[in-house]
Amino acid sequence: MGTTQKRGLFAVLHASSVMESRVEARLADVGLSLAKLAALHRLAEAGESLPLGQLAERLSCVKSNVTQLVDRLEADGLVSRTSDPNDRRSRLAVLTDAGRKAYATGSDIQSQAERELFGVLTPDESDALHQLLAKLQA
Amino acid sequence: MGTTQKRGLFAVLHASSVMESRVEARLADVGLSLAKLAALHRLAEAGESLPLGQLAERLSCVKSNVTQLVDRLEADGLVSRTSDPNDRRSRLAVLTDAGRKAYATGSDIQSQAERELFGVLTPDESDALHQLLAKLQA
DNA sequence: GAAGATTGAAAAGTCAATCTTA
DNA sequence: TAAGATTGACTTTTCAATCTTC
Repeated sequence: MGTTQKRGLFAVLHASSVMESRVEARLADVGLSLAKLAALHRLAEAGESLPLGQLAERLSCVKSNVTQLVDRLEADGLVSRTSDPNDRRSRLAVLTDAGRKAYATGSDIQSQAERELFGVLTPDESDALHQLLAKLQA
Repeated sequence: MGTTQKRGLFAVLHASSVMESRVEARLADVGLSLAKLAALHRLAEAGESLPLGQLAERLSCVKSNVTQLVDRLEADGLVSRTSDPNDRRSRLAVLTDAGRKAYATGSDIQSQAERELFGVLTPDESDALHQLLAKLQA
């Protein structure tokens, strides 16, 4: 009985935070975070560039969040901002070469971490978990 | 198939964030957050006061975090800082009357939200969920 | 005026460095 | 020197207000 026994809401919140921390720690080794990796993922998926508003929508977050996230990615040299020829109000976030490389690396790290984390579950257990989580958000 | 289907890590992270947002929204109606409520909970549990370092340990977070959290709670009038008679290096966070009231209110809101969230699961499903989450953190 | 982006302020968290007391 | 707390810098997120362009 050495481990902390959590119930209800905190069981979910705590488990989630533990798993997130593990992945973040591995990503930090290459200067990435889940937030940065998600942005790189959306850009790669969209064919290397997106208007910031579109990026915000696909990341399910607010526009001001993306402004600052892209600031940090730009400082890291993984993304650059260019103007949209079609609409002068709009700014495009575009992947750099370093950004493409970082995305490949980060993506591998994430998959690897995910396999390690979920490897302890049988396929049936994994299915059951997803079913239960889906039910909780109904 | 209208809902976004998530797998692996993101299923857990997303479910957790959805549940957290729901509780945070209810707590915000009375000027609380989960972080603030957790601190009030630890203080009430400990008999109304704790050194900041102890509070940090019981909240599983870093001391500088508690310094700032107590700053905000103090600004809200829910906690006040007093000096520790035993050790002049130490500062005690102590619940105010308003703090005790806020804890009671917040605690009710949290229990209520938790019942709503987990009410969709049968006792067996709830047990299964906890078992699976425990396994993921092994 | 509405849409796109940015800025400023705040909450929540981390780390590294610092200051006071033991 | 160690321990307790704070401060400053940074990440991530949100909201409200602003600025430019449509």
